[in-house]
Amino acid sequence: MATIKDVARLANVSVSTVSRVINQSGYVGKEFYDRVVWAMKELNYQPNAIARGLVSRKTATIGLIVPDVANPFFSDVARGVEDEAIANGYTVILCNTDWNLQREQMYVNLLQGKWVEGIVLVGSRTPEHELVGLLNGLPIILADRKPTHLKSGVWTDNEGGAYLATKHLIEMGCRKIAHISGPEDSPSATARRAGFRQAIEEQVGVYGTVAQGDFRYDGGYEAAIQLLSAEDVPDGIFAANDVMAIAVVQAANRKGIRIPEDVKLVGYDNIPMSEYVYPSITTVEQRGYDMGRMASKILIAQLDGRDDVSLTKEFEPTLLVRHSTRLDTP
Amino acid sequence: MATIKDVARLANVSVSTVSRVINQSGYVGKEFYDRVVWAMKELNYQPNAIARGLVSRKTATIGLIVPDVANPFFSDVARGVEDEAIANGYTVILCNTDWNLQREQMYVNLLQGKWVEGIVLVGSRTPEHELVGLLNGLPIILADRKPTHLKSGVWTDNEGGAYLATKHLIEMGCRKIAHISGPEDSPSATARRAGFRQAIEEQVGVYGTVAQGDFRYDGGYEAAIQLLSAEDVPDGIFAANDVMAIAVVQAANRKGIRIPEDVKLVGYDNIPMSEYVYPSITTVEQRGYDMGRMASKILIAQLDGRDDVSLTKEFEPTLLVRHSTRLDTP
DNA sequence: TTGTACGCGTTATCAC
DNA sequence: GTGATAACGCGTACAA
Repeated sequence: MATIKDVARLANVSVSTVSRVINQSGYVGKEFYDRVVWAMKELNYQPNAIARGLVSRKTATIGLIVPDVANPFFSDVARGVEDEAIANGYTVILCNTDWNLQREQMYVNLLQGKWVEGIVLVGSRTPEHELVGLLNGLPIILADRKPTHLKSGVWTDNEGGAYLATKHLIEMGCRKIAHISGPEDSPSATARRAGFRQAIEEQVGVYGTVAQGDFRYDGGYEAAIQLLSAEDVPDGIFAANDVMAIAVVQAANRKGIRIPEDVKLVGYDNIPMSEYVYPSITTVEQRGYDMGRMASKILIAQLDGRDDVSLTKEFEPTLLVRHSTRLDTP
Repeated sequence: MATIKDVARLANVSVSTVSRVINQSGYVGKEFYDRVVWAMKELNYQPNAIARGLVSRKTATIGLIVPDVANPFFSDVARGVEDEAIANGYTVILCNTDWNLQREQMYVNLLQGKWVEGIVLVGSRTPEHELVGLLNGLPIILADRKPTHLKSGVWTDNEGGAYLATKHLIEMGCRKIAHISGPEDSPSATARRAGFRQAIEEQVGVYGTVAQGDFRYDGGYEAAIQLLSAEDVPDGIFAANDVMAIAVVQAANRKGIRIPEDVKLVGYDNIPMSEYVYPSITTVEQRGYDMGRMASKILIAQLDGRDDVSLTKEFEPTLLVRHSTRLDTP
């Protein structure tokens, strides 16, 4: 690859002149300017962002840490993050943790070494104070998790969303409701559990149980099979995300249990698939793309030293009623 | 952030000594070694990958260009690419082109400036010779597209897969078959069209038409509505990918047309959703994760100067027969 | 075994 | 207006 020196040599000027035309800084005569532009074209010159970063101490790069991009919710978030980033001249490094704490921390360190200017951390489970310790002051924004110490984050009201979902099951007549939860230590899973419990406790005559899931298809499937094999089969299930809700549908099919006739089902996230499965799944909408986009926007505003953007944004959850909780037209 | 100098100063040694312990190169006395390690801990030192890259001319970063990570097929590919990359100490920059040629080229240039060591280009539509022109010799591997000039690539036999799909429709009794295609200039779309045509032409008494789609839900939906609104409704539809096939299912629902009774349907990709929609969609399997993983592997082998890996890999397409083409148990 | 000096590609600060 | 030069943080010959 051609360097600034090559361009200077070919254009018969000094590197500083070339630098000036590249960055539109300082004055440069028309004649020289043209020569330089010509030489850059000729050599197919691309300024080296590495060297540039070394001196400016800016890399125009942010890190994106997600549990798993192959999960539709997170791929939506990722898309949002990248769209907003590139629109602002930033580039995104993608990292998958598989919900693994160690990998999360490993990536935080690795990204620091790469001099990313900030990190969008999605669905994290690491305690915040530990994060702060790792961070060395590197800007970070939590997505899909409400920050307690950290100053910036975007999230939906998970407790409220779960409350909505559970309440809906109760209204549809369910009395023995099971919640297939996310990982024990996941903040969003915890909030959804809390919302579930609150709705249950508010209502006399309704019983709730919590089954451990892990936000993944297999874990959800296993939990569902257990629930549906018990002697006391629930009449309503609230899965902590749509991926597990879809697993519930498959498990029900397998066990010959009908949804919504025998068991009603609510999911969480509103991934596209939730609408197209059979029966379509009642779910709590979480706008992944918008969350990602907003996270990116807030982070970049911080990096650029702008303070015209609020550091936090709570998204309102919305219940989308579909056929997994309705008896009419499937 | 602490630099190597800070560490050297604190440990009371020279920077080269620190460098040596970091890179395990050259000899360094036990005493000094311990002092350096201690100082690094103390300062929470992270070697600066930027500076390091500048001198070594290596960034341990690869670029990943996909049409859209939010598309389940590509998010699978992306996941595969990242998994293999990180396992080899590489990091991935994610770029979404939205199937836009200009953005594809813009990203190729941008990534070059960032000194990525290579690029995984997925589902590209740019003519290969143009790519070569942009590349300046930067290693690249095509995924989901068979290279003609470029030397490395992973792909599935799209023509064969489309042939399989169409043949299956014919065998199931379809005589008026429509193909909802991908973008005109997409190599994989073109190959699938060719496979479709071949199967049609081989069989007397079978008529085929091609409707223009764009690999996206909306485009597929529109094409499907048109097909299903014509006076001469086809009895079989082969959609060039599953996302559009799912759109066909929705369009059919909307028009009150039954699948598979009135129209049989085959998709392409085998994204998870294709199995869970109703009816489940017969599709041609394309192993996105494995393709991504393999692409990453081949690229990195090149970068590391290893030649123990073949530069190309063709994946065999497999037909998965499900309920969108079968009349028995839905 | 350790330290010095140079270079990687760029930008910024000076002289000219 | 333009050009030389010192940083930026690190690796690596080479000298000590």
